[in-house]
Amino acid sequence: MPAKVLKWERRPEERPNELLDAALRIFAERGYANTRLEDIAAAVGVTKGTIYHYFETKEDLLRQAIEHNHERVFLPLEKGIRERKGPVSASIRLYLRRAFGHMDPTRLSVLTLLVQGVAREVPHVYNRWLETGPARAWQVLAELIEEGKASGEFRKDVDSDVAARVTMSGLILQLAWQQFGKGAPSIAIDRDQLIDSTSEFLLHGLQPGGRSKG
Amino acid sequence: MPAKVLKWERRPEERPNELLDAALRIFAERGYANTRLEDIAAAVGVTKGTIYHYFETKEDLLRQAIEHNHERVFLPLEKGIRERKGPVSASIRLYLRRAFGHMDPTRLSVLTLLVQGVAREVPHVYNRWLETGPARAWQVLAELIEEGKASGEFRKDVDSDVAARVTMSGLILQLAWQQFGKGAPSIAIDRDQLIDSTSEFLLHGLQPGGRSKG
Amino acid sequence: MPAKVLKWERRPEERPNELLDAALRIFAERGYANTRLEDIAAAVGVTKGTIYHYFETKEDLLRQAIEHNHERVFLPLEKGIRERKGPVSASIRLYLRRAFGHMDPTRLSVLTLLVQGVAREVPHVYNRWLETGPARAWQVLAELIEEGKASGEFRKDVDSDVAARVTMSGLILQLAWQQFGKGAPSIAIDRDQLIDSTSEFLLHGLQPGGRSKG
Amino acid sequence: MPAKVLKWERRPEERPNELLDAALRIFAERGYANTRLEDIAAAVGVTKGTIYHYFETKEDLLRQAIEHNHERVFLPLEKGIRERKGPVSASIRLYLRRAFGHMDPTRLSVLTLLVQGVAREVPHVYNRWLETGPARAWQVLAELIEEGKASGEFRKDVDSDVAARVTMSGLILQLAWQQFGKGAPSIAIDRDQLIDSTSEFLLHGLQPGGRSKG
DNA sequence: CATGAATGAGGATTCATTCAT
DNA sequence: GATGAATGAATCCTCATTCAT
Repeated sequence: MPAKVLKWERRPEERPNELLDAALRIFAERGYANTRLEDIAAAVGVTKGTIYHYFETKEDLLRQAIEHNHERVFLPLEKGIRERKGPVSASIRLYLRRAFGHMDPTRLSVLTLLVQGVAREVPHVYNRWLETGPARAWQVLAELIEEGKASGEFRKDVDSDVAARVTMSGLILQLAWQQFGKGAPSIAIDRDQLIDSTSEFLLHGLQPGGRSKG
Repeated sequence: MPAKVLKWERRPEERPNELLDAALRIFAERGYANTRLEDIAAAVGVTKGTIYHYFETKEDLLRQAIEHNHERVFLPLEKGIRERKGPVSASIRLYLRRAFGHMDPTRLSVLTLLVQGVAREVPHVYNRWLETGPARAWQVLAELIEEGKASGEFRKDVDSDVAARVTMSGLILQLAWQQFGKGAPSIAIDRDQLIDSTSEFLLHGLQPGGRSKG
Repeated sequence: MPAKVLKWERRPEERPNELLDAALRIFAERGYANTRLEDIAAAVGVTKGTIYHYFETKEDLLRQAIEHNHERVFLPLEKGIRERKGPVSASIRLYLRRAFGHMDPTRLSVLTLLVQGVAREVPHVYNRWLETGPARAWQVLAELIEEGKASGEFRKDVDSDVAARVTMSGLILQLAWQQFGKGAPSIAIDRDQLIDSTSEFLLHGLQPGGRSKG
Repeated sequence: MPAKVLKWERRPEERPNELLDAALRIFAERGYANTRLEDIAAAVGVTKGTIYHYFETKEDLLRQAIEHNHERVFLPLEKGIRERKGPVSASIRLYLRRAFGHMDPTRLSVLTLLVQGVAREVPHVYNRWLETGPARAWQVLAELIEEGKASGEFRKDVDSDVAARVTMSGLILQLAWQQFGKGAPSIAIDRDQLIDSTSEFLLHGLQPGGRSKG
C-alpha cells in the first residue's frame, strides 16, 4: 500500500507534538504573556487558527507543553537514580550531574520559565509542577541522604530534608538565573564548577566528625 | 472638629510613598502584567491619573517601588553585617536569620515577585535587581566565609563562592515557593527550621576535618 | 437567493482600499487628530481591530492613504502634461484646468487636509507630501515656462521658478480655503473664474513686450 | 506714592500679554493640539493653574492670542497703505514688501499656524481670521489694482480680484511652507527673491500691451 | 493671585478567540 | 484540516480642567 502523496507535505499526526515543543521553547524564551500564539504557529509553519484544532486555549497549550516536557525529562531521571547501587555519595554526585549537567539552552529556558513565569497565569499547572518536579527532586535527594545516614556513610544529626531542599533549590535557581548573565554579569558562573563544588560541599557537610555547633 | 473631607484629601507628602508601597504589594500579589494601574490608585484612594503625577510610566513605578524596597530592606541588613565583630560563624547565623527570618506576607510576596515575575516584562529592572539584590547577598556571605578561612575558623579548600550562591539561592527559592504551599503541600516547611538547619548545615560543611573526596 | 449575511462579510480583497479611501475622506473632513480609528472602521462596516490587520498604526494608515491618493491623482496628471505637444500656453492652460478644475468635495477636503492638518502631527508624511506634491507641481509648471522661454513664446527675463511657485501655491490655497466659504463669505469665488483668470493672468505676464521695471 | 514692593517680583498686570505672546509662539511652533498648557505656563514662569485666572479655556487662549496678534500686525499695515500717494505700482511693491519682507521667525510661525492648524479646532476664530486677514489683504491689493486701471497705469481687462487673490495666497503659502525647508529642501527659497520676483511678475502682468489670449 | 494635586474622559493599540471559506 | 479575516475586551497613557490650600 503506497503512501498517499498529497500536494502539501503535511504530517497532521506530528503537529501536536511539534506545537508542544515549539510552544515550550518560545514560552520559555519570551515568557508566557509576551508570547503570541501567532509566533508559535509561525515557528511550526502553520497559522494561528491551526492551534485551535489541537488545543482549547493558550493556557491549555501551556499546560500540555509543560506536562509533555516533564514526562520526557524528569521521570526517566528519577527512575535511573532510584535503581542505582553502590556508595550513596557516588549516587548523589551522579544525580546532580545528570539532573543539571547536560542541559541544552532550551531545557535551561524551560527551567527558567517554570521557576519564574507561569505561577500567576496558570496556578493549577504551576502547583502540579512544583509537586511533581522540584519537590520530588529533593525528596529523592533526601532519601539518598537518609540512606547514607542509615549505612553510616553520613552523620546522623543532619536535617536531610532541609539539606536536600536548599541544595536542589539553590542549583535550580542558579541555573535559571544563568539566562540573565548577559545583563547581570555577576550572575554568570561556570556550570561544571557550580555542580561539582556543590556536590563536594554537600558531601563534606554530610560527613561525620566535626562539631556542628560553633 | 474633624477636617471636612471633600472629593479627595490632598496629601502631597505621603502620596508617592503610599503609591510605592501599594504598588509593590499589589504587583507582588498579582504579578506585574496582571495589575492595572487603576487598582493601585484605588488602593490608595486616588485615581489612576494621579500616578502620572509622580511616575513616568508603569515600568517606572515598578522600578522605583523595587528600589524603594531595596533601600529599606537590603541596605540596612548588609550594613549591619559588615560592621559586626566576633566569630564569623555567629555572623553567618545572624545574617541568614536577619535576612530571612522576619518576613511578613508582603515581603514574602515581594520576594516571589522578584524571583518570578518581572524578568521578561521589564528586563532592565530585573537585571538591576539581580545585581544589587541576590548577587550582592551571596557576595556578602562569600566574604564572611573567606574571612573565616583566613582566620582558620573554616577549612581552606571550600569554594566559598559556590557555597554562598547555593545557600542563598536555595533559601530564596524555598521561601518564594512558600507562597504556593496551599496548592502544593509538599512545598510547605517551617521557616525557622529551614533557616536554622540551613545555617547548621552550612557551618558544618565549612568546618575543617573530614576528607571531601568520597 | 441572496448570500446569507452573518456577522460580517469577508472581503479581503477590497478591504485595504476601502479603508484607505474611507480614511482619507474622514481624515480630510475632521482632521487627523479629531478622527478616531473606530470611525474609519465603522464607515467601512468593520471594527477597529480590522484596521490593524492591514496597517501598522494610525500614522501608517494616513501615510498610505496619502500615497494611494497621490498615485491615483497626481502621477497621471503629471504624466499627461509631460507628454503633451503643441504651444506651451495651451499646455499650461490645460495643466491648471486638469489639476484644479474637476475636484469633487472629497478631493477638495483632501487638499485642505494636506495643506493644513498634518504638518505638526506627522511631519515626516507632510514633508514627503510637500516634496512629491506641490513642489513637483510647480516644477512641472516652471519647466513649461522655461520651454516657452526657449521657444520664444515667452519673454526671457521672467523668473520662472517664482512665477510657477506663486501661481501654484495661490491656486492651492484659494481652493483649500473654499472649504470655509460658509463661515467666511469673502473667501468664496467661482472656481472656473479663478482658474481661467489665473491662466490668463499668468500667460499675459509671460508675454514679451512691456517694460517690467516701473 | 511709592511703588509697593512685594516679596516676589510679579507683575500681574502684564501677565495676560505675556501669556498671549508665549501662547501664540508655542502654538505656532508645535501646533495647537501638540501644545500643553503647561508648556505655555512654563515659558512665562508660572504654573498651569494661573492660565485659568486669565482665560476661560485653551481655546479661549488661542482665540485671544490670534486676535491680539492680528491687531498689532495687520491693522497698522493696512492703514499705512491706504493712506499712501504716488504711482500705484510703487504702492504695490511697498505693500508686498511691508507685508512679507520683515517677518521674524515668530511671525512666520504664526502665519503657518493660521494657514494650517487651527481651522478644525476653533472654526469660528479661523473664519474670522480669514475674513479680517487674508481676505482683507487681497481686497487692499485688488483696490490698488483697480486704482491703477482707473488711472490708465494698468490694462483694463485684468481680473483684479483673481490677480490679487492668487498673488497674496501664493506668497502666504510659500512663506508658510518655508518652515518646512529643513525636511523638504525643494521648498526653500530666498525670501527677498520671492517677494521681488513676485512684484515684478505681478506688475508686468498688469501692464497694458500684449494680447492676453494666445 | 498662584500653586500643583487630583480628576476622568478619551483613544490607540494588542491579541486570544471565532468562524466563513 | 487549515487559513486568516474579523472581533472586541482590556489597559496604558494624555492632558484640559477643577479646586483645596
